Amino acid sequence: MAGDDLTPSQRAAVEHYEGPLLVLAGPGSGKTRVITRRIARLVDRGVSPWEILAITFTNKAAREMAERVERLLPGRRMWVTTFHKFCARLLRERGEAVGLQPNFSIFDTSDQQRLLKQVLHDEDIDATHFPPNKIGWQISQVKNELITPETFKARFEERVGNHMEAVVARVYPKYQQRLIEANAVDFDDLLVHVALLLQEQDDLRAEWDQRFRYILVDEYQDTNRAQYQIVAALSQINANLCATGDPDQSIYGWRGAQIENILRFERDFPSVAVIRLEENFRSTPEILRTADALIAHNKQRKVKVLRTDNPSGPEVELRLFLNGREEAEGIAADIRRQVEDGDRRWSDFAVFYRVNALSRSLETAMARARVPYQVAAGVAFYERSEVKDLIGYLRIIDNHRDRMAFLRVVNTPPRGIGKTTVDKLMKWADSASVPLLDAARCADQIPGLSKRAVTALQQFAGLIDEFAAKSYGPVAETLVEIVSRTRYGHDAALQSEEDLQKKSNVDELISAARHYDEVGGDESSLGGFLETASLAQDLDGIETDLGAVTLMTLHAAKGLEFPCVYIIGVEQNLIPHERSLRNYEPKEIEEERRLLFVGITRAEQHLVMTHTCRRDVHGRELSTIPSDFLNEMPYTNVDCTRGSGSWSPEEESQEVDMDDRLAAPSPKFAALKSILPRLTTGAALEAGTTRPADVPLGFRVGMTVRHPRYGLGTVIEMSDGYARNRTVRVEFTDDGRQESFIASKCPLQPVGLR
DNA sequence: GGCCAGTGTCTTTTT
DNA sequence: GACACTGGCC
Repeated sequence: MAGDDLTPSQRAAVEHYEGPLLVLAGPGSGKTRVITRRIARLVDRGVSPWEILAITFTNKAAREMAERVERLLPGRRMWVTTFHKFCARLLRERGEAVGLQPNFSIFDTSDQQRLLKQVLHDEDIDATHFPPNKIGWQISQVKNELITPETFKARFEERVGNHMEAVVARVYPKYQQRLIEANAVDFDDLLVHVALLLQEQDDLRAEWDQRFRYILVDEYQDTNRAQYQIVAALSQINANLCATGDPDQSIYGWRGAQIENILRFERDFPSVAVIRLEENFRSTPEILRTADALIAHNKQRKVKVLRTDNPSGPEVELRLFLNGREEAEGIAADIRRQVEDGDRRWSDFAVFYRVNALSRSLETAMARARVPYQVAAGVAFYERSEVKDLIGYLRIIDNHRDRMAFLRVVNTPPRGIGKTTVDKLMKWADSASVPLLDAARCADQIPGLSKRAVTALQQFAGLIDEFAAKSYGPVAETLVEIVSRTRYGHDAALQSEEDLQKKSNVDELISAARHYDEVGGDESSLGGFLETASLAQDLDGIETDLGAVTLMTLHAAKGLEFPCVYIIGVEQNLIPHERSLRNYEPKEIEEERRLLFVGITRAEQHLVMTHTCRRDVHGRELSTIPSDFLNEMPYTNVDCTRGSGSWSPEEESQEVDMDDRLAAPSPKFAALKSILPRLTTGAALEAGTTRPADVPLGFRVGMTVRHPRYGLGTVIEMSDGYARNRTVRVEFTDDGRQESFIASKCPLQPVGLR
């Protein structure tokens, strides 16, 4: 089966049969290929596909790997999934041992924080002094170390810790108890419950160990303790664990990943075969030289050589711009020019940044330059409030005990169940140890509630019961039913722009459900859909051959590759991030260096890093300092601060309104910036529903504009004020109606002269 | 109970 | 700048 197109070390990895295997794979060394080929080879040798478990880090990687396996082994079903999904499956099967029903809910970060806030309140702990997000962070760290509430408490009592630990010791057990009462888990629990189950129940461990005889774990350097425990526990009887990874690409230390897992691997499985894949098939020698020089500055690493036979390409460049706006426009123009020259396609390009906040300027610039783009980030689809509301309904229907879902939808849309009522309800329900929905059902027994509140609560409970009774069909139907019985269906007439946007999100959710129903077939269920929704990742919607430029964080870029890569904001406090600089922690700086290394090594042919003289930080524009990392690698300097850059000069002269941009930022500048009409989203682009907008700098009275709903019109008035307050009044040609819009949020587009 | 406006707080990366 | 929360008002 193994062809002749493999290098000797690749071949060795593919041919490795039984026993533990560690593949240390440098960037672009054909790792995914090796994994898929090895799977095919195993099956070739008579291993049943269902005995193979392949675990990846992202849904996207899982999907791609499944596709590649499918190509090699048509029709064979095997487990290719992410850690979190895998654990969710196991818990649905066997979660009763930790007190979970199969229909448990998965709480996201905001559910987690709201729940923590309640616990803090119950415990009489001041939430301003101990903010829920910090507590949540602490609990997450502790969970990743597989420390249970009991252990933590015991440990804390042994040796008195600080205030924070004292609070965590009190809050963590209550929080955990609340989760179980709600038949729910948080993200960490998915891993922790499974790891502990395997630790405590040997028969179960043995059963699953036998079930998954061959386990392959990708991106092994990013596993945390819980994940390590899980794969190790499943590799006792059948120690056919194959881990692939690259310590130099470990970028998730901040969420508990331990590079040491690779060292521990060799200790725990002394018979391990170690194979290094060092030849790079992805990048030019120029790019590799830069990457190699950078990563060589890390002290804690296993030295690895990066070599390639690829032909030489253009020099790695570092471009300097005046500010973030010029940086973004320069890149947009640069990309547009290359595509227009016929050298490149849109999808050849990716732009990476350290923090999501930097995507805004890029989106603006891309839209203005009419460069099609897709973004992996920001307010992900499932984070939109209207989507979360509907998901909330589905959750409470599927799991009556889901406390956070109940609280989210009980008064959405408003049905006269306010804070006072909910507080009384919670108090009563908690003292009676009854789920909120059950309490609502018998609200008439709760003392102190007004007649109206009782009716409203009981009606709400009845509504949910009705939905639940009908929820066994396709998920999309359930959703449609919910939409039509709640606000989302009713105010279809005369809506604001925001409502229209919401409506389209609702429609998108319904089509996602429909898609799920179709693909899942008989196996689809409400719970399954919810799981998919809960474990969705920003990267999920990204298609690399979509015909669009891809924008994403450096973290999201892991595992991907693009012919041309831009990495923006290579500045001190950004890369390395200020938080890693605050306390002098070499470990953290090294992780930042690895992050940049990951970004650099995504590039196949051309790499451009950029930095600026001044940059908006938290709203204020400040002078910047070039990243320390820039002293550690070779590249060619390009100064783009005087129009000498790669974008056309006309681009600049068109921006009459911006002639003050060289001066200190003025209120006018801020205002113009903040009234930009809404940008095309990646999702919309992908769906083909919108074309990248020609986004103007601002509206002027007398300007002709087009509105997707009302057609052509003229701007007749603009309010004073900045930012959100600013509105535009438009008279529409069609019927003479006048409408006001929030300038920053409406889809008005200027017509005619640019 | 619901809505608005004003204020205060916090800003990394993700499942 | 964005968002959560509060307080005041209807």
